[in-house]
Amino acid sequence: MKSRGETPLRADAARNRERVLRIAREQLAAGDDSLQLNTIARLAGVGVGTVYRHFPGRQALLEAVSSASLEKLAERAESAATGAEPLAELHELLRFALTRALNELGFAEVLESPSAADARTTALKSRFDRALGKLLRRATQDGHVRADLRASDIRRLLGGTTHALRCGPHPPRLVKTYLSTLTTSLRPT
Amino acid sequence: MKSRGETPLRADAARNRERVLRIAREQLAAGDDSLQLNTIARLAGVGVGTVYRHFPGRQALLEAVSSASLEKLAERAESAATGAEPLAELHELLRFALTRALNELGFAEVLESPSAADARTTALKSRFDRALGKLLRRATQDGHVRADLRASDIRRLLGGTTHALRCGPHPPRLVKTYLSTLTTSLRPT
Amino acid sequence: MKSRGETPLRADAARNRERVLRIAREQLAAGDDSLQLNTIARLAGVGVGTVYRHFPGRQALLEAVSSASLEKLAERAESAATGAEPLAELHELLRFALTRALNELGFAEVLESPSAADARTTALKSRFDRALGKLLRRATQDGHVRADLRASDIRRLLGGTTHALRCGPHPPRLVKTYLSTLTTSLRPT
Amino acid sequence: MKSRGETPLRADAARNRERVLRIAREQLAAGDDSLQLNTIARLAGVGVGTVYRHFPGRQALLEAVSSASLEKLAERAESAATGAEPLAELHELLRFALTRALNELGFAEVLESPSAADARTTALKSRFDRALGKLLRRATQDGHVRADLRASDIRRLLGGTTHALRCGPHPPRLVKTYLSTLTTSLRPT
DNA sequence: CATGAATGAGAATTCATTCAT
DNA sequence: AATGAATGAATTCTCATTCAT
Repeated sequence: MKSRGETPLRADAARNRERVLRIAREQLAAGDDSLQLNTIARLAGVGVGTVYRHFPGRQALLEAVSSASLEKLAERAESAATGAEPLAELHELLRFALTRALNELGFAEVLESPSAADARTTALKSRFDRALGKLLRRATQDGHVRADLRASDIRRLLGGTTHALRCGPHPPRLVKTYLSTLTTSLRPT
Repeated sequence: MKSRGETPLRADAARNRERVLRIAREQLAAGDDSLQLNTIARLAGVGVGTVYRHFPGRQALLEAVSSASLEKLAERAESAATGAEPLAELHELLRFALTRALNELGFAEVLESPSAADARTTALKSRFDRALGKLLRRATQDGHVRADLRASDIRRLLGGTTHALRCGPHPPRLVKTYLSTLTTSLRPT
Repeated sequence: MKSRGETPLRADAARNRERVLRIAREQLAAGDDSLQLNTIARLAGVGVGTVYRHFPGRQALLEAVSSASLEKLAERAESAATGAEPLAELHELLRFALTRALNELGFAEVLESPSAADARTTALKSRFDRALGKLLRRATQDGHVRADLRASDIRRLLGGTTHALRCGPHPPRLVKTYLSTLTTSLRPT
Repeated sequence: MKSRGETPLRADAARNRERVLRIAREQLAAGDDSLQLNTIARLAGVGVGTVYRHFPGRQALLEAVSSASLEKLAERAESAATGAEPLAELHELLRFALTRALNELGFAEVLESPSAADARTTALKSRFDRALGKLLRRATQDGHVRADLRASDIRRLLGGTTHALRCGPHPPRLVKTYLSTLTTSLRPT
């Protein structure tokens, strides 16, 4: 039994894993965030057991589906953290995150959750939080952002805005408006 | 068939209705927002059918439970709409609504929803929206609030803030902070 | 809601209950003691939910199926307890119990179990134990039975004998032999 | 294909076999007699396939785990068969067997079963049966034991006693008592 | 020989809603 | 009006066994 961080999957296992992920993404794209493992297994043409082997539950699958976006977001945050204009960077980061959260059902859930099923998710969120925290501090020192908000608060407030948009019609104009309220909401009082 | 505006209930029917509502409130207070009609019927000591007669589904029951708070909120909004200082009135109204939404599971759901199962709920929300709309206009004219927000947006943003608070720990300090971001978020850009 | 010990069932409910019990008995008679509620529901032509309403689990169903025999056994024990010849009564009681346990799959399980799912089962076992205890004391005083055995031990030893017979072929002759060893086993040393 | 009586195992195969057996024993010692081959494989750090290669099923594994005890028991029986006092030897043999059966989950199952998955088990049981049969005959001739019991019956009755003890609490005193009933049960009527 | 991914039937249980009583 | 029995699809998860690598 070889021990290493990332176990390389056997070719067929990797193929199945991808199939499941693809179907899961399709389900989410179709507006169904229940992610029933049985249904997904059937649609993916694999046994239920296979799905359970790769993803021990809905949450794990959700995190796997969102991991690419989460990583992308973390990268964005890291690059933003060192940008010349903290406030502008922060706004752009929020815009990016909100867009993703709106277009990828389930992403907000992962982002706002205080816990995670998979250690990799926790790690990615930490990366994001660290970078965002740095960005926040810089923006705060510039007097642009209130000082009592932590990275986790931003994640939660993002989730809140996503929720507000999702619970009714959300034409582009409204998305823009709510995003604007979100950025405004961070100003010092 | 008698003609009536508000259906007068037979004494025993009214008693049953109240029992069901009381139990539903208890369940919500206990942190269970699933509002399973079977369970509620059992706890209330009535048949499921009786619950269904009074409330044709979870949503209807939820709205009935929240109606008192919703009415209270509408009244507050109406009184706020004519207050001397629109902005202060608005803030106080938001504080009140958020507090209720946090303490009464299900209230935010009713408040933010674009639809309703019961006509009375729709009516109450309209009352609220009309009053809040008036207040918003006044605050906007004072230059305190951005002009592109309608009453329904405020309800949705309130729901968003509630969601953000509920998805993690929310000690009083955080509630205060998030409320503050909510009020700030309405400022013109 | 009327309160009483034995709720009388609605006619159709009673019919369903009986159907389920009949099928359960058939399954047991066919040598299947798994008593899968799904299967039983299907065979009985009722919904699974109906089975669960009447019997909240395998154990409850098993006890319901065995209750008639258990009651009969308790009655026998009560009558035996006052018989003229304690030892003969005891032997006959054991013979009766063993016969039942062999012919009714599941009965031994209920009889030997230290716990019960249904209060009625507990009550019946208590009745049996009291009567058997009395009989044991009388037989002990006559010097026919060792003094360190309680009624629950007899139930367990009966279960043991049943087990020994069931785990291999058990033609009538062997049943008789093992029953004989059981009665012999109670003698003082 | 090499011809062989006892298959000599390759060193690593032997090591794997031992690992699996060790884990299986641990599981049983921990009170889990389900012996799920997947679980055992994982705990042993080998693939399921490896477990299946060595032991084609739960029963085979169980027998392998119990084989040492079974052999020990056969030896005891053989030595007992030639002892000076058949009855005393028999009692001691029963005491030994019962103790093992109680302390080693699964041993009673192997002992009482009329069939076996592995030929070695069958052989060991035959050895035991032959020796015990001899002992029984001697004890019978002495008038201490009833004549209608065969070795297989003793195995079954032992299993019964084990079952009776296992289905409830079994403090040492009770073990002693039930063992006493077992030995008593063999007396001629 | 060893591996462990895959299988997929199957088991247990729940719950929203209907409708006969 | 009230009752609560019945429904049964739906959901979650397990595990013995096979077989491709």
